[in-house]
Amino acid sequence: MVPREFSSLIGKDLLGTFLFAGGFMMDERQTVANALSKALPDLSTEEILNKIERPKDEKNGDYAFPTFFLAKTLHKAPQLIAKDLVAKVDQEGFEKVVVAGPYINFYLDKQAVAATILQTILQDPENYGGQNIGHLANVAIDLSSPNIAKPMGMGHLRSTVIGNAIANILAKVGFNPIRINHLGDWGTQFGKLMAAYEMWGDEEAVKKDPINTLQKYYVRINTEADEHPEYADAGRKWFKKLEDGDPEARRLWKWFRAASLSRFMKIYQMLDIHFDSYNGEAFYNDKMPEIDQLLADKGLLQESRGAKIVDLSQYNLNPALITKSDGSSLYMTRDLAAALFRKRMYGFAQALYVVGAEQRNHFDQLKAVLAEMGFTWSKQIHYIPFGLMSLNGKKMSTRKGNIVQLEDVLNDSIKLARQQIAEKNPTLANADEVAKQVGVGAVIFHDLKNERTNSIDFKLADVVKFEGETGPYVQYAHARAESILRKAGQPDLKNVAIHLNGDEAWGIIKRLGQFGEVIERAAAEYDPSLIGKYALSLAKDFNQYYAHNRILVDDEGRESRLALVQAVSDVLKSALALLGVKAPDEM
RNA sequence: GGGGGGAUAGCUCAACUGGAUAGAGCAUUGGUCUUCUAAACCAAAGGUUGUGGGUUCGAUUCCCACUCUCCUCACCA
Repeated sequence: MVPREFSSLIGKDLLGTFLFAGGFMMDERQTVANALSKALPDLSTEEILNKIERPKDEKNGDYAFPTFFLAKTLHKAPQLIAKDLVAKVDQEGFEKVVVAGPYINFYLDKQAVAATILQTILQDPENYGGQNIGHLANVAIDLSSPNIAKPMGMGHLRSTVIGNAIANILAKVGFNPIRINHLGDWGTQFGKLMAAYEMWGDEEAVKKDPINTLQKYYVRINTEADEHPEYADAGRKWFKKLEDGDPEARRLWKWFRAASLSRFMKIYQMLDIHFDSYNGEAFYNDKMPEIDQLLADKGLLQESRGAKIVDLSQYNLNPALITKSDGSSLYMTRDLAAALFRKRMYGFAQALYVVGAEQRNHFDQLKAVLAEMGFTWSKQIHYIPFGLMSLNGKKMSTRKGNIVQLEDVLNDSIKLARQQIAEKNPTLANADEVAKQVGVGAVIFHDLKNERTNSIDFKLADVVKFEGETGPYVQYAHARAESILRKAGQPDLKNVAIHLNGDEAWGIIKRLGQFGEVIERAAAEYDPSLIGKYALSLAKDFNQYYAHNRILVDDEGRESRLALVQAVSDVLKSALALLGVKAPDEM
């Protein structure tokens, strides 16, 4: 069966591949459905499955079946239906099945479920929660995409870490992600920068500190352009020269690009994020004439106010501007060329664009134009917007200098992590490396824990917080687990018989069992925050268990508890890895 | 004005896609380290889910209207 929500969220092309392929809790849900279907012969298993829910409150069991919807057809009160029904339900394999008002509550066999889940994790921790529904199909992901000659701000962090996490998640369910850094190394803004350099440029200063110096020029020409309209013209002229292959323009372009990129690489190194392609906008410069030709052949191009446009009124969209009145290209033109190139190059099953929500209109247009061109694969393109990052309630803007540099935030966070280690764990061996993992992890996690489309007002104190619902909280739970395993001598737990008594561990067991479902949903909805929330919940479950149970005591439950600890450690590490966050063994 | 998001505890956010008493973190108040890392745990307090209608056995969730707010509406990306 394909859950309803998935069908609306993924392209129809993939619908067939997104099937539930297992995971223990899904099997348990199926078991519940089977038990019910004997008592409800008139309903299909699928109908029953859709009604089964997980109670919020643990005291109501592990699964529940509400009977309200049967009241009409059976002409009976729900409470009565539940009472009659439970007598007919096959209770084999459950701890108990009981009536609670209009609900039938199912309690799983804790011993058996715990043994299955823990053993599965310990046998193959790397692959736990993963599956192969992607069949290694390529997924092109457009992410990060900073602009050359501008510092990378917190806004770009979002695209970078969200895109990277989605890539990781898709890989986990069997797709082959291709990370493409579509550098902003082209366009009129670039012409403006060259015009500014021509007027005020100091070669030595640029060489010394390329990004900040170039940014100064860029800000200056933009602020002064109001009084000097000729600056904007100069910028357009320089861009035209660049597009026409003027040697000086090319020289400047190469120089600015290389200098900026080397600076960006420093940040990507800190984040430990790697790309399969750095083909930016410039790369598509020689691929645009084909787009122009294809559009002309289809009779889609129209003249309007001296520019060439594609009319999209039948899509209820504004016209897409393809060529400016001075003959130079636009963002749209390049994105069309890029889409076609990526389809040919990678034969993608999906192409994702992790770009801010303010560009929704652009991507609607892009898909519409591709559809008009007759490319049926335009349906495989998924725009993945994320909420705006503002500063003091206002939109961040390089031109207005209203920006927070990512590098500064990362460094602040690492510094703070280093201080905390000095206080709390002064004998830690590789303190600098761990500080980096914790500091960077906090920043990444902060950006990923909430729903993608929420807008965020930047507050440093929130980003570098290490307590409560944060990356370091999850890392800490993992480090505690590892610490116990270290003290126990890293025992081999692959084949231990599991005997966990008491209900203390049951919450953890259930959570561990849900990992696969959560990954699957995160993949279908392109939503890393589901993984973040899951990691927090599991870390919290474990911290509670840790506070109330001694693990390293010599009794018959010791090995089982250690197996539990090992499984928690493995899954926490795995969940963090999906988000691009490191899990140090000590901190 | 057109199009698209959003509004839930003082703050930042959840809520299994229509179910049982709307939950966490931060902040506040109090408690827990001679025992596996206190970046932790336990407890108290905190709510007319923006407003008004509607559908339903049942609505934070779906529909309509309104208020407020953010983004966006051709030669930027």
